[in-house]
This record gives sequence, structure tokens and C-alpha cells, in this order.
Amino acid sequence: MVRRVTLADVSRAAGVGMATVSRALAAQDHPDVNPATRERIRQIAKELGYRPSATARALRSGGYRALSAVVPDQTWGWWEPVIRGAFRVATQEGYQLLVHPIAGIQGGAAAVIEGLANVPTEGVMVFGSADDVAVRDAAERYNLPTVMIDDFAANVVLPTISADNRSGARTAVEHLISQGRRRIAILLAWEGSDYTDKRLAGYFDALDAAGIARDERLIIRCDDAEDESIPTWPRLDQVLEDDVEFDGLFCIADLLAAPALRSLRAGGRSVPRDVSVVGFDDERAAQLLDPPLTSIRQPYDSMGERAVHLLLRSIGGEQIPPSRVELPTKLIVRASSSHAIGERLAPKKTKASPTSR
Amino acid sequence: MVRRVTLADVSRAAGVGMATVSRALAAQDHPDVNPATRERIRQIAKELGYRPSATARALRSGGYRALSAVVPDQTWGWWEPVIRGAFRVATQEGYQLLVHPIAGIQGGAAAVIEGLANVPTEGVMVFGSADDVAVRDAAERYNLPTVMIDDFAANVVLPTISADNRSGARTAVEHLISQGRRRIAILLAWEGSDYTDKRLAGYFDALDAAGIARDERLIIRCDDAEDESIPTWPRLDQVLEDDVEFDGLFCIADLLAAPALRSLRAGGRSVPRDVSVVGFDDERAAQLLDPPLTSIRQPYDSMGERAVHLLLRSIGGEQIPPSRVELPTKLIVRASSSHAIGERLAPKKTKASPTSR
DNA sequence: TTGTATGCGTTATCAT
DNA sequence: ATGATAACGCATACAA
Repeated sequence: MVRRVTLADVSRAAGVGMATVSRALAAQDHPDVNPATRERIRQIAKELGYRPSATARALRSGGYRALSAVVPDQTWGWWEPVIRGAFRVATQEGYQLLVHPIAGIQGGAAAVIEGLANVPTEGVMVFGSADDVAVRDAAERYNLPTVMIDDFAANVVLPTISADNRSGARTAVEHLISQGRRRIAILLAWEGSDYTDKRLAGYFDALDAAGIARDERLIIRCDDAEDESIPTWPRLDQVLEDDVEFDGLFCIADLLAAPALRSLRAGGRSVPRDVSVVGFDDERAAQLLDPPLTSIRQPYDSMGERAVHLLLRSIGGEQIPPSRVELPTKLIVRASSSHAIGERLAPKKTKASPTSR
Repeated sequence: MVRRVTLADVSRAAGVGMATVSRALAAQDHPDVNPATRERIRQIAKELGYRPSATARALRSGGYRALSAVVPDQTWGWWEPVIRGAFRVATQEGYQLLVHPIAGIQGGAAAVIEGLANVPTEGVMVFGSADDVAVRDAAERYNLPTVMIDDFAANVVLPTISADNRSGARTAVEHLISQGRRRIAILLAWEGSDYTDKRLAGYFDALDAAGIARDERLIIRCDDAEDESIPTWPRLDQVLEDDVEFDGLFCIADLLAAPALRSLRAGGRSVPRDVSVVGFDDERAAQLLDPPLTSIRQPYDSMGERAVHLLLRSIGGEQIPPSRVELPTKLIVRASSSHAIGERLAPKKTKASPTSR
């Protein structure tokens, strides 16, 4: 309620017309105003603590171009590079990009969208939501063009952008095979979500194509994948203890790989010598692990770009059918899967004596 | 440019007055409208693809309450929990919180603030910026209340929130001392930034208080701290090779700890048996490391909360002097520094080595 | 170069 | 229960 000082106030104080004030205060120097007056007016405006009303300005100049992104608060990090890509394109198209964290809002993404009714935004991209339908309903209430990014829902009711999880997983496993691995385990979590299904399917694709028999014992489930502080995966520990033989491990998410690496080390397996490990997502932590984790990088940038483009088309009046756009992933090879890199990284590992070389 | 359908359009199509339409479309069911008409109007509005103009709505109903956060794109992650805290308070106070990534914008934070002139926002918090002065100037141009969060600048020109880096560092080192460590090294980077200075000072504080002599050889500098893919820290490797004796390591950022742990392992040192390691920041990756990293958690939540409160006071017209508010940190003990935890984590390490070697 | 007046799309106040 | 109309704060077309 402190938005008191208006153009009119300044105009009165300066003893000039509103138009002059408006011109004097314009962002890029307006030609039709006496430099002296401009300075004087700016001075007065400043003294008065005048702040332009972005609202009025936007209203007057035909809406103010902004897009919204609703981001989750569970797994932080992965959506950040997507925002970056989206941001770039949006800026380029003359749009602002507003980011709205869900951050424990009752009702999740849908509720945030309801709140968007009072935010001047023309379209919204929703990250990693499961309640697709609720989101769509909320968006429809306000005729708000909406795009989903990486939602878990098995069947889409809105245009959805995601990585090509199936072929990405296939690439990961094929990489393991190319390293001479034949007994390849998979570490699973979040079953029922679309991406888990797809990544599991990709795993099978690769095995089948290589003529490697599937083995139920090598499908390992993480019990409490939400607990990021878990030291090791009990099921994996069990497999190691039972001496079920395997020489490759595909973790369907980088997040699962950290405890897995600890399990392997605790179980006396050296990575990558005894077991090659590949993750999925290539999140920031991947290269911080020891050894640095080979992973499948999601096309974060393009996901953001595509989302914005789709949104803009939708804003432009085009009807975008609900379908899943799957963008290609990329294999990032690091030491956890590659002997060559692995050796180079830890040359002194077996020596265990400080004074080598 | 598709904002064609307005209240007037709907009113015309429905053959009723604008006021009725407005009432029918109101968020919480307006009492003064016939339920039948309401339904009819809503139907028509939907068919027409009517979307209320948040701008006009905000203009009419006296500004729309929003705060902005300008976040960096370099180090992703750390600001996220701060946003969460800020978001909670903002929501509670009836404010929207808009997040604006810098994401490669020419001119950095200051430029983003310039762009904010067209965004209906009442105050802005800027994360981790170095160009304090530019930010202040930009903010002043628009009389935009501004708060900095964790800026690097050595002297503040705006109210600034940060963690108490000095006492946090002291706590970290005291923890090492409490573990029986006496020869404690520090791993440094970004010298000249305020937080590095403070953390180094805290390190000295702890040593001095414990009567441990400072040793130049134990002050280790990371050369290219920006390169997150670096396998190990060359300077640290050198120290290890030279057999400079130390049994504790304080990394002034978690980020530095990952390569450090690899250096130690490559150098044949066991963590925490031979060397106890503590980081700073407690970012997500900390507990993914092997061993999980003891760290100093910044009070992210409260930082966000304080920022919002400060901003609201400033918006309320109060004059907030430029000063640094330092919030207390918290020691999070994990396996990298504690024998007890370390043992518990890797019980089989020495026992079961079926295939390796 | 400056001033006056109009309208952007809503909601609120008054009539009806 | 509904309709007409006046603001909200600004930018501009037009007049001076």
C-alpha cells in the first residue's frame, strides 16, 4: 500500500504535464524532451521516491510478455539447466521467464497455477509433476497454455517434453556391453513412473539386441530411494553377499549411484575394474563421485527451448495436441565405466604409498 | 498478441453487462449473481477462450504483491533452499515470489534489475553477486528495495544476508580438533572474496584458540576451482607426495572436497582414519560423496526468511542501512570426519574381499 | 518542446 | 440480480 507516488504527483510537483514526466522518465531517452527538464524531473521523481507501476505500464502497452515455470522442490537441481535453456529462448523472444517454486504449497503444481491467475503470465511450463490431470484442469480454467516437462504420469493429457529415456537407457547398457560386460545388473526405483518403465525397457532392448539373457536376480530394487542419506542399498549389498556374479551396473538415476558405489566398495568390488557403472541424468553430483560417474545426459537445454517454443505456438493460438516429445540423450563417459579413464585417474591406488612417481 | 477476448467481448456475447460477467467469473463465487447466469457466462467465456488480464486486474485492485529473486547461474544449487525459505515467508505474507535467473544475461544482475522495471515487483533480493555497486545503482533508478544474499563483495553497499562464515569455519576446525586432530590443513579457493577471507579467519581462530601453530605448508590453494571435472587438486597431491604431515583437512567449500577426497585416496590416505575431512555449505552432493562429507550447513531457510522480512520492511518505507547480517551455521557430522560413523558405514571393508585384488 | 485527453481491461460503486 | 460507469497509472496521439 505504499504505491502512492504516481506520475500525476510528479507532474504536479514539477509543474509540468504528465506527458512530459512520462517522456522524461522513459527508459531510453525520449527525443521530444528538453534535457534540462528531463534532469529536473528525474531529480524530483527520485526525491519523491517515485516508482513506475509496472502493472499500469504493462496494461497500457498491451500486456507484458512473460512465461512461467513451475518447478518442483523435491529433487533440486535437475530442472535448473532446463530453466536456463528456456530462459535463453524466452529472452530472445522478448519474454520474461518467471520461476515459481512449488515449495510445499498445499495442492502442488495445480495450486500454483491457480495462483497464477493473478500473475501476468501468458503460458506455463510445469516440471516433473505427477498430477497431470489436476494441472490440466487448473490451466484450463484460465485458458493458460501449458506444457509439461518430464512428468511422471504414464499417460499424458498435455503436451509433454522429456528425454528419450528408453533409447538413453539402451545407450547406457550398450556402452557397458561395449566395455566387454555381459552380466549387467540394473538398479531400479520409482516403479510405475513413466521414466522408470522406459529406462527398464531400454535396458532390455540392449540386452536382447546383444543376445544376452535376462536374469531376474540382476534386477535390483532400491527400497527407499527418497532417503538421500542412505549409505548403501541393502538389496544390492545382499546381491553382493550372495556372490551373484555381475560385471556391469546400470543405475536408472545418478542419485542411486552414490550409495551403489559405496555398496560396491564395501563389497570389495573395484569400479570400474570389477564392475563398470553407468548412471542416468548426468546431474552435477555425477562428476563429484569417486570414481566420476559415466552417465546419460538429458538434453536439458533443448528441453527448455522446446518447451518455450511449444508454449509460444500455443499462445499464438495454435492447438498443440497432448503428446510426448522425446529428445535424444547423450552418453558422457567418465571413469566409472572405462578402464582407460579409470586407470589414468587413480594410478597410485594399488601402490598405496605416498612417495611414488 | 492474442489477448483479444476481453470482458467486454464476453459481455456482448452473453448479452449481459460487464459487471455481471465480472461477478460471474470471480474466483470465489460472488453472491450477487444468479447461479444460472453464472454457469451460462462461464460456459461462454470458456468457448471464447477468455482469459482474465492479470495486469488489468492488478491495476484495478491496487498493485499486485510480488517480490523478485535474482539468482546466479554459475554455481547451481545453493540458492535453491534459500528460495524455499523466502518463498514460504512470502506466501505467508501474501506475496508472490518471482525468480529471475541471470542465465547469461549481458550485464549480470544489474541488467536483470533493469529488466525488472517492466515486472510488477515491489522488491528484489540478489543472490551471490559481486557487482554490488552496479546492482545498487540499478535498483536506485527504480526505487526498488533491494537486499543482497551472500554477495562476495568485501564491502557492502546494500543490506546483505549471509551465513556467519567466520564462526562456521571455526566450528568446522574445532570439530576436527575435537576428533584429536592437530595438524590441520585448509583447502582454499576464490581468495579475495569475502567468504573466503572469513573462513580462513575462522580457521585461524580455531587454531589459535587451541594453541596450535599455524603452518604455511598446510594452507593449500586450489588452482582452477571453477573446473568441476578436475579429478584431484594438484597442490594437494603435491603436499601428499612431499609427505607433509597432516591429519585434518578443512575444505572451505564442499565443492572442493570431492577432488580432495580423490587426492587423499590416490595418495593412500584413508578418510577418516588417516585424515578427517570437513567441508562447508552442506550442499546436496555432500552426502553423496564417499565417505559422506561432514560439513557446515548454511542457514539457508533463515537466510531466505530474513531476506523477505528485510525487504518487506524496506517496502513498508523503513530505511534499512547497508550492513551485513550474519546468520549462524550448523555442523553436520558425517563419516568423513568421525571414526565412529566411518566404521559403522563400511563394516565389510576389511572383511569380505571375495574377488578383488 | 510541452500539455490535454483518451483508453488499456478490470473491479467497485452506484443505480435500477 | 443486473447494468452503467468511474477509476486504477501509464503512454501516446494529437493539439498547442
